[in-house]
Amino acid sequence: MSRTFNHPAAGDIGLDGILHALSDPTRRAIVEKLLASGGLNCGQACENLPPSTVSHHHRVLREAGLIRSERKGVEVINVVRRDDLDGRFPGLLDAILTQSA
Amino acid sequence: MSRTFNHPAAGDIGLDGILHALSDPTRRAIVEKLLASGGLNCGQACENLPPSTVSHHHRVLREAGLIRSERKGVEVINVVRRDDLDGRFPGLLDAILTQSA
DNA sequence: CGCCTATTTCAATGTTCTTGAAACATGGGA
DNA sequence: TCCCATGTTTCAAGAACATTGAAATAGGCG
Repeated sequence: MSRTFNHPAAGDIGLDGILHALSDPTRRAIVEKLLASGGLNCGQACENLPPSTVSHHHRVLREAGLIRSERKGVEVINVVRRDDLDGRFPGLLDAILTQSA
Repeated sequence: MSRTFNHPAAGDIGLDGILHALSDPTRRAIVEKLLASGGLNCGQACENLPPSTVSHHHRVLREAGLIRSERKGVEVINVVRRDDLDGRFPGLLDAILTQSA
C-alpha cells in the first residue's frame, strides 16, 4: 500500500477547516516553521512532542488544505500551500499568522 | 441570583479562542448578524436552531471575547466587541469575515 | 533479509458538541 | 402578590474529536 496523501483540491479548501486547524497554537507553530524554512519533515516541525501527536497535527493541517505532504525517501516533507490559500482566501493566512499571541 | 456574564478582559482575549469560535459557520453568521444590526438577542441571532444550541454558541463567542452579552429586561442583548478585538488583533476580524465561503 | 529511521494506525481515555427536557429570570397583567 | 409568557441557561446523554503509548508500516542501506 503506497501512501499518497489525500489533499483537498484548491477549490475545496474551506474556511471552517482553516480556522479550526489554526486555532491550535501547536499547528500555527508548524505552519510558521514551514513558511520560514520552506519545507520540513514531521519530526523537525515539532520536537518535544510524541510522534503520534505530531502525525495527528499534520493530518489536520493536510486535510484542511494548509499543507502538502510528500514522501521523500524515508521521510515526509511538508510545505505550506501558500498559493492555493492566498488564491482562495486572500490575506487570511497573513492576518492570522502576524498576530503576536 | 442574577447573572452577570463572565467576559474576559480585553487583554485576555486569546487567538486560539477567537479562531476556534469562528471556525463554526453558525457562529460566524451570528457575529455577522450582530455587526450588521448593532445588537440582537439570542433568538434573533439564529432562528431555526434549538435554544440550547443557540445558548451554547453564544457562550463560546462570549468566552472567546468576541461578543458582550447584557440582560435587557427579559432578553439578552449581544454585541460584537469590535474595539477590543481590533485593538488586540488588528485586521483579524475583517480578514476572516470578508471571506465569502 | 534484517535493522534503522520516520511516520502512521490502533486503542484507551478524556474533552467538547448537539440537543431535548427541565429549570430559571424578568416583566406584565389579573 | 401570584401566575403566566418570553427568553435564556443548565443538565444529561450520545456522538464526535483530541491526546498519547504501543504496535505496525514504509523506505533505505548494509
